[in-house]
Amino acid sequence: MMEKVFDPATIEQKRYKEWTEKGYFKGESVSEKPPFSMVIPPPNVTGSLHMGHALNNTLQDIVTRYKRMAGFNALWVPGMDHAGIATQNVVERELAKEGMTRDMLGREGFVRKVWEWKEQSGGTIIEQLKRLGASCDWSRERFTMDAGLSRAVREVFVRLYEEGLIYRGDYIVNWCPRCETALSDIEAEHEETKGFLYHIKYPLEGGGTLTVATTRPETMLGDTAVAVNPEDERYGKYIGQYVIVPVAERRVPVIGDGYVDTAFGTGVLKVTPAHDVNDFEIGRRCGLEVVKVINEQGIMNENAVHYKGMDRFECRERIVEELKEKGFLEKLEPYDLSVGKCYRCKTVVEPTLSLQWFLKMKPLAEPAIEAVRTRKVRIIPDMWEKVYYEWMENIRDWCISRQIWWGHRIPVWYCDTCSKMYVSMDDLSVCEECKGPLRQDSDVLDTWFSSALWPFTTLGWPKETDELKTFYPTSLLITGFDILFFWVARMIMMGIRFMGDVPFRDVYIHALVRDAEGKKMSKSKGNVIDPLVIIDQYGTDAFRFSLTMLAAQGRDILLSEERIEGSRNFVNKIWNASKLAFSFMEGQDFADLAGVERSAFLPDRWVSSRTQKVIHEVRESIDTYRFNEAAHTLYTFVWHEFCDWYLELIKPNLYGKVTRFDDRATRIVLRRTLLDILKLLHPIMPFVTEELYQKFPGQEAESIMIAPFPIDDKTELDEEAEQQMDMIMGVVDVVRNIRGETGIPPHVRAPVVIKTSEYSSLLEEYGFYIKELAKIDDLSFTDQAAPDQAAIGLYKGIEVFLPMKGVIDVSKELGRVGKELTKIDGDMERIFAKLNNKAFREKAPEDVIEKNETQCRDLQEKREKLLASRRMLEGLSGN
RNA sequence: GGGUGAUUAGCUCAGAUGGUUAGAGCGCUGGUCUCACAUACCAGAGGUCGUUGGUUCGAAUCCAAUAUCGCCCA
Repeated sequence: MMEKVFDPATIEQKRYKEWTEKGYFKGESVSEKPPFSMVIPPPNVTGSLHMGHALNNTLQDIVTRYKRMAGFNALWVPGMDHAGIATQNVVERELAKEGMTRDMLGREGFVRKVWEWKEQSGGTIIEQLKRLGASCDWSRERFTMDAGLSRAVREVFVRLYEEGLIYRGDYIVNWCPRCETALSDIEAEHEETKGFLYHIKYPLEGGGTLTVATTRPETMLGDTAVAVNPEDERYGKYIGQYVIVPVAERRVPVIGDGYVDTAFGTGVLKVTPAHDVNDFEIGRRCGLEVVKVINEQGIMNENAVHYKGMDRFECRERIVEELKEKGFLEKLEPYDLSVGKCYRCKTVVEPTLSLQWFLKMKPLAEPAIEAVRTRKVRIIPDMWEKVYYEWMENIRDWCISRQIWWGHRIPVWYCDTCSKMYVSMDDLSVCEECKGPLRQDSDVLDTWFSSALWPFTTLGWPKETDELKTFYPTSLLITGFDILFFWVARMIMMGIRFMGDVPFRDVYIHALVRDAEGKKMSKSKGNVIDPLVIIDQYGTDAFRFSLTMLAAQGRDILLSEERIEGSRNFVNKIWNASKLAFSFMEGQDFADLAGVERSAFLPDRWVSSRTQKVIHEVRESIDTYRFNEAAHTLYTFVWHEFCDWYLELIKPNLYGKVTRFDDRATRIVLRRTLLDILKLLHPIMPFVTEELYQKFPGQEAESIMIAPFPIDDKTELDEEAEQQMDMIMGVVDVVRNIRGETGIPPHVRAPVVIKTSEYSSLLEEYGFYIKELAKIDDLSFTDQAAPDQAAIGLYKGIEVFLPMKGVIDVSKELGRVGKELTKIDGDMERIFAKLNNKAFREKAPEDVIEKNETQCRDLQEKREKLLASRRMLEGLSGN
């Protein structure tokens, strides 16, 4: 006996375990079936499942399950990212609890510690993905630090170096003083911050002053020039003169450079080549000296005169005080400035001159732009293509070295004896030239460097594997837009470079799950809703369904708990509808029913026809990544057509109250329809559908996961049945409306008289069902005038009368009719305006005109009948 | 500053290529414990589709401006 309420907790883990054990998630490296493949956006090894992951992986799982059922050799490759900085930070924090630092352990010891941590605490997210129902091929789980992937990373580095695309050099990079490493440009998140524009007077050597404007006065200690625009009439004459930088007391030249914006600040720019990227460029052009004043920890260094040892922000305040005291501060004005912050720890980054490894991007970006332009890669929704182009066309070289210990060590060795440098696939220890000892570069690669290779390294590259042959390029990538540049763009570049083909055909970019204020959910903001809590509370299926319903293209998702409750109710509805259906199928041997003729029962024909349309819509919606549409179509069909109408309509037959129709044919339709529904729903809500499928009398596959996804059968389309059902439902609705609005209690059965020329035989044939659904005790037909003293309802020319004697309050009915008339008057006014418009008649397409004319006639007819009814009612009420 | 998105019922949101009487869920109102489901059933109320122009026979839908909010990039 099935429970009254579906209980997800009792079945989810069990079903998932079965699926895994049966190997349903596995992709075949060689197969006759057409391939479908996807790689997971690898979550951080330190991560735990948040709403973004939940959405992202739900969508991926929907597609994977759908494709698998639709006959594809489906592969979804899972794995994790080693997340260099984030992981190192986590482990360092752990160490700190024991009063340890990584330096105390040394590099090797620390890295060992990280691996230990990974084995023990890392990857909880994998278990959480399983709770979500993700049908990843776990036998192919990868980690970016795996031996194979590490080897691939090295190969890529060496080849790019040999091709001249990787170089080492001194440039300004974003430096995080807390993580003590360089970051790439996109790892510095810019944020509007309130600050000041300080106007500082720099004395000219020959007398007078030049006033510069800056937001960062502490960097003046590293000024090695003052620049003006040569075109600037105010200052051009000073070029070639010298100023004395206050506090630093440094004599620096006034130079001319076209970069200087005459409209910004005072039009005079202080130049600090060591701590600003533009100043660095100016410095290069003009051969300026470079003086660093801030060290790796964000502390003022020995060049900072008496500020040495002071924090950079404190220094800013103190130096302003000193300038004020000494009369160098002309003024300060409030100013909104954009401050870069480390995307891992939110510390304000310091642009700093530093020796780093870079990857030249232009040559990689060009073919990647082309691939999108020629639609070798489709980005969906296409609005993201613009964002992609924008970034790719202005791409700058990528700083790929990080000064941390956890990651892929850069495969470069230096000889300190003869200063020869080796870039090698294999570990080296001795210099070929001088036999001196070699020292490996201490930096590691940006984590995203290995992520960029993910679509082919996970399939075995650089080995030529069957997996690569079968599954590369992958079919689809589903990800959030926040990593479009970090990851998607770079994968396209690397895929083309190393595989000679794009890494995926389609990229579906989904929205971010945000909190009520539209803010990104993050731990630091404390606005996260834990998906696991939701799963425990409402079940995975309800959670997944909610996310799917909300996953409209190009819109952020604000998740509310009420919504999830609604989905839980839907899951329960399916459970109970199945429970009823199963009771109707019990004891039937469907194999014996093979020869039964197609059902003549109208609701059977109708539901079959509707099912085909739903199948078609669902397939199309998933194919075009309109997940919310698929969910919505199913929700409406299952609840409001299958449950509300179909199941109610077949009850009389299957309970034996009506024997005119072959109930075996109805049972066949019921069975097939419910089977289709469960299969259509399975990609979105895998657990309840599997549970029901297993209980299904005479199921055809051993799991719904590997059952064939429904294909719409055009021969089942039956427009006539749909139209006739529409009449029956319309009549029932009309009666219910009169009952509801005039306050006839549900238990009171009322008599109804119907007047219709066209549909009398249909409505008579199905009179029993109409009576059941509308709670009518006596249904009769007339072709005469309207019965006296009756409430009237109209549906597409069918007149429905409900005699009022004793049951209906005249004033209530009068109110109801009045309301209808008001509505009709409004509608008619609009339609009249259209039809009386000459231009409309001349220019609108024929079918539109016809439609309006029919509508107009219908409304007019309806109006007359209602008016007659009103006159009758008014007579009754004695007015 | 450049780019981009959003603005539709009290709330959260749907509304491909312009032609409906603008939909759903939740909430609300009224009525039902009816033999699958009260996590349910039946009925109902509620919107000048941000504003202003324009294109068109016809605009929530296309164009332009504007306001507010958000995101990305500098």
